[in-house]
Amino acid sequence: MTDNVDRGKAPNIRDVARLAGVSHQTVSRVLNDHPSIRESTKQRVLDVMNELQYRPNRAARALVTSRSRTLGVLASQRSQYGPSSIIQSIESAAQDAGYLVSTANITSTDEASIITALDHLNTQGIEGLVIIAPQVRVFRAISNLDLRVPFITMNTSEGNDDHVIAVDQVAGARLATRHLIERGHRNIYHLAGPQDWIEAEARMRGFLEEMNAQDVPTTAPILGDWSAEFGYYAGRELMRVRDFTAIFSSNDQMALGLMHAIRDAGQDVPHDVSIVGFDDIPEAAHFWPPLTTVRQDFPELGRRCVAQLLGTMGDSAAEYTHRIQPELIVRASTGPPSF
Amino acid sequence: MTDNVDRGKAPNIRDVARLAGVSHQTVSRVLNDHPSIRESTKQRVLDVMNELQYRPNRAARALVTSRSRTLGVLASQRSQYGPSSIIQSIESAAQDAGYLVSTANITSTDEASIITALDHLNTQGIEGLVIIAPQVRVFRAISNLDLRVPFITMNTSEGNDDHVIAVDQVAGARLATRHLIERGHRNIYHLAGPQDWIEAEARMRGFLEEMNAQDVPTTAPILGDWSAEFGYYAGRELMRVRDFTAIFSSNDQMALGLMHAIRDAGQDVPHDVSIVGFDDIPEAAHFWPPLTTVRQDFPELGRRCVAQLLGTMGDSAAEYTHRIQPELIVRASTGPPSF
DNA sequence: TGCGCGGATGTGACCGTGCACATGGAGTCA
DNA sequence: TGACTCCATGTGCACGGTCACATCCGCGCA
Repeated sequence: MTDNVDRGKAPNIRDVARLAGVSHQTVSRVLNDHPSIRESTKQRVLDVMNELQYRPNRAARALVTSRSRTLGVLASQRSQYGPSSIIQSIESAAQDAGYLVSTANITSTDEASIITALDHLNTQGIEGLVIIAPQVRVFRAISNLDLRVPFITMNTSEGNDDHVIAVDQVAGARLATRHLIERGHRNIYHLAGPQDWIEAEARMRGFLEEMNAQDVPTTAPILGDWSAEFGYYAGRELMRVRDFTAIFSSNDQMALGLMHAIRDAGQDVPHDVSIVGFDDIPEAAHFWPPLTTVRQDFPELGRRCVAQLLGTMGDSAAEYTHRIQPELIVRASTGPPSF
Repeated sequence: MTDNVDRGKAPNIRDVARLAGVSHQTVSRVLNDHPSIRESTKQRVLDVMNELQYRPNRAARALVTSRSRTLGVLASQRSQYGPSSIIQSIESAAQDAGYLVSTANITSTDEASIITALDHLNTQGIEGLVIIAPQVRVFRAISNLDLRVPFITMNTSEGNDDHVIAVDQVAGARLATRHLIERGHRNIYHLAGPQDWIEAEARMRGFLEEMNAQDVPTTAPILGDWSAEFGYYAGRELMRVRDFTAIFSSNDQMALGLMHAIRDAGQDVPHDVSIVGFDDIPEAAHFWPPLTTVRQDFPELGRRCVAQLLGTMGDSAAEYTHRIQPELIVRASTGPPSF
């Protein structure tokens, strides 16, 4: 009775042990699902835990095991739909696996900012890292910092490392491009993402590959920054020339900006210009006109990242994760060219 | 020389102490900026730390101080622009203050899901909580769980607690509504957010207050779910009646859906119907037509949340934070009614 | 000259958990 | 019946910091 006083402190493993009439080590075994614990003992301990509202102290655990059970996410532009969806699913997958997620944002793209962010994650003692950021630069920073944790990115094809991968961006870009070609377009521009994002690079490559495969002459892609704002200004420039009938944009936001600019120039989508986006953000179906785009399964992407990382870290069997195939969603922003 | 061997373990405070020729406690004092440390000693310790690439062990610190230096964020729909912007700024503000952020998402809106999420945060030993979720339900769950941490929300006006606040949603909604009335509209609908989001409730109240203040008769608001999809279907229903000339939507996504539905019905925005949104997401300027909306400073919101929380927790002077005033951004989606 | 004081530093305990090892008892088998 | 094995549990220490307290030293002052 008087034993069970609330001392204003959270109960610990020994409090539980005392009340259950066992040693603290037995309680620890119950916590860690040790096999050789008698069922009756286990139950008694669990009951006491429940009664005391006992929670294991994460810090003490991390201290003694020297494992933080924390995953790091290096993100940039994370208020955008793609990154934030991925982060969300990473977080819930990590949580299910008993891991914590710590994210760091890089604001500017210079090396210093990347180092600061990595440094922050390093301080947390992360055990794995997911990178959702301009990866080329980040890779460079990582090798300079000799970060010793396994990391992973959405890298599609840089064959030089096994820090594996997920959505087949090249295939997605080819789907989008083929769609335009099949509709009869021959003068197609590509509005790409920032060149040091590997996704952007992969989509650009997919575009060029498909154009070549179908013997359609290409023009140099325009390098954008993912924003609708950029799409708008790029579109204004393009409309001065008008030597094209279709544009494949590397994401939906830039596609939105493009359509805005095209309409401002008194032209119609898809009658005068067809537009394809990439990502299929939830708003894309309600753009005017509704946007033809390539859907990626972001949540699945996040889940696989975590699975892959935990696999690398030896927590579970590192099952080979196949590449996720994106899907073309045809809506009203694409049609045949008008000659 | 042989002393400085890399044992494959991270250096600790005693390693630093040995190399610097001081006691571990002196090293600890340097870490914590203790005043009575001789400058020369401090510098010597810092040099050794640098040489050894020493990083304090967060777990050990948390264990002994029983402070996790972790803030919790309870989020839902965090892939949306508003929530994700806020989270991002919370995270960077927290990081600056030496805090870590742990977020938990509630997927469904039932109480069990909320409890699971709070439980997860509780396990992290969070010292403060920011709530970006359907707050009415969450409040209920919190009081049931008797969570002992200070928490904060974007609550505008529930006078019953001091868990303070930031953006003046009511004022923003009044700005939007007044704009429509001033343009000559008298038959205005309001497409609201989910009723248990306090932001939604506040915007709805602002709408009603302004309508009453200007003696314009009101109709019952429509309760939505923030999505463009919902806006579209709501718009389709509304277009069957057409007893209005303007709609104030509680966020930009639903406004996008509305405009889609209005065009589908062969009508024009703003000629037949004027639309105002809320949030000013980056895409809103490129909607067709560009959307008149109410801009909120999300990053500032996140920063103030953290400042307020840390203040409550006694880390810094709890300076009274004034309410942030939103701003009306007039674009092409609003005009005078056509009779 | 002796005493007090405060600045600079050291000593040992402690936080809550997991690990290595010890212990004890029941069952097996020669 | 004694040695061995295996299961269930206990004992003590380590992890890397911080805290309370002790110590040492130089200086000012009566």
